Amino acid sequence: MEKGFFKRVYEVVSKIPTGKVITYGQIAGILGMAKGARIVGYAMRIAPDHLPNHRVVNKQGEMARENIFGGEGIQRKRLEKEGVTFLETGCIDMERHVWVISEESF
DNA sequence: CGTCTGACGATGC
DNA sequence: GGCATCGCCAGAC
Repeated sequence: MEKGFFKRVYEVVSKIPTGKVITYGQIAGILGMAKGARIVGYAMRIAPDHLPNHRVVNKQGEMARENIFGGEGIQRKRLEKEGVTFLETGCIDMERHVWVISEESF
């Protein structure tokens, strides 16, 4: 699957530690495309199943359409299982769980 | 090579 | 806080 960009996106996603989340914009920034959040989103849309794509959320800490993962609340359920906490608003507690990349060796 | 498309983001109302 | 618009750029066709 030599999708160039997409492949790199998948690389980053696969490195997300359990209990952490990352935003599309962050991934884009890591890959050198600060404005490429949409590309990342598109990449996730066709992402292979084996990726922990449920750890990729938008900047508001909200998850993508819940039915994308095969059912309503599936993504949230999986995240909670990994120790991710949610706010009263139903959004992920980004301040606590946003993944800060230690090294940009991509 | 032209167009359309988006799991986004920032801005403005 | 919710909704509309614009910008953004790699793929698919």
